Amino acid sequence: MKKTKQKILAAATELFLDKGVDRVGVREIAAKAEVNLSLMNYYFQSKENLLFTIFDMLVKDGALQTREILESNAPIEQKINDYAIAYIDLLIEKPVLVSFVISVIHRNPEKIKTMDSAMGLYNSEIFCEQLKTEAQAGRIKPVDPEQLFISLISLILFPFTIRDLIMDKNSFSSKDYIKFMEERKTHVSSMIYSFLKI
Amino acid sequence: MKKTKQKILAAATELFLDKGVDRVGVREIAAKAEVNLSLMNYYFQSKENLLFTIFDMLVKDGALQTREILESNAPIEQKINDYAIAYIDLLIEKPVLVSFVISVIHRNPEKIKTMDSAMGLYNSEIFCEQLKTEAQAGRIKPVDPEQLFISLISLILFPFTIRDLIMDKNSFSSKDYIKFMEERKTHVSSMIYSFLKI
DNA sequence: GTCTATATGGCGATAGAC
DNA sequence: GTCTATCGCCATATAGAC
Repeated sequence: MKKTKQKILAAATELFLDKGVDRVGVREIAAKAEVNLSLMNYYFQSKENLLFTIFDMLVKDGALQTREILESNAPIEQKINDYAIAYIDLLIEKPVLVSFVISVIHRNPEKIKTMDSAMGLYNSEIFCEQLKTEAQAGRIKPVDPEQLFISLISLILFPFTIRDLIMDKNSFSSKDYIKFMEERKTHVSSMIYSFLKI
Repeated sequence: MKKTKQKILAAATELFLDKGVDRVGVREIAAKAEVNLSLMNYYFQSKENLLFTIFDMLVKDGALQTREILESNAPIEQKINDYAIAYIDLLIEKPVLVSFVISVIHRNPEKIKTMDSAMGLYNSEIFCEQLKTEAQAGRIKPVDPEQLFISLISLILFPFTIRDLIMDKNSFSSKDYIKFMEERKTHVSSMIYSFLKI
């Protein structure tokens, strides 16, 4: 059945995100998927290959949703605002996604160039062009576009990597944390925008 | 000899940072340290214990250097500037430190509260107090201090977690990357300060 | 403190019957 | 496509001689 493949993917995704790739065994994946161990290899050949399949799925999914915002032809202020909102909303659903992506990249640095899903995450060209154009037209302050793009994603993504730390330090419940990230949407876009304003 | 313990620590630290804790075996550590495998357990009882020893060392070291800047009584503008410079300089030396800390925290979320070295990293109280005082005195814009602190460390730390991505995307050599991070010092502090300025 | 030898179990992957 | 059985290897940790 086709269901088997899906069951393996679903189980492995949850375990990889939760415990980290190297702390999950193939037997554990098969058990959670309620599938015979051999079927894992029948469908995915190896654990490594299963990992990259899942990595691609997760990353393409997320990248698509945010990328088109940055590539639209909305005014820059609007764009930054929309981007922060969409990205933070996406990650409130799956906060561990950021740590997962970072860990896989750090785990296989030599494969990054060939993983176009990973490169698709870092999609600055059009946005950087727009920053230059707007600066030349005198509508925003001239800044290093690459630095600004990195700052934008840093402000959005990093707080998710230290979720546990933030919650413990401030005695946040899950709801408190979500509220904090909701408030972050305007914090991020107004910080970026106050920097660009003339 | 006391040297043995140090050799194990040095070898394990390098391997943990480079390959990730779960992709390094104890035999590999012993081999790199040129030490008999059993001595690892003689000195550190278990791999887990060795990990936490190293984590504590690395984190206390880094936290100390930056913490006192945030807790000095310099004016806020100066403080932010000094903090960005010191923190980025520290991490240019060991860029993988950030990913390492994130991965260990994510690996053992339940132990965070007891690891005061980890909590020492997140040291916002005095800085946040100062932000409130300055805002009341009308010298800076009133902002959510906790959000601002998170933004400050996000701008500094996140770029190190995606070092490989930044280098590949922009075809940076190691020197280019360092230059980029050097330029980042002023980028970060001027972004934060433009946000706080009245 | 340092060594050799080994216990004990988990890992990823595959062969081959059905 | 799905199963059982198993290979071969590596992991962490320890016992006990010196």
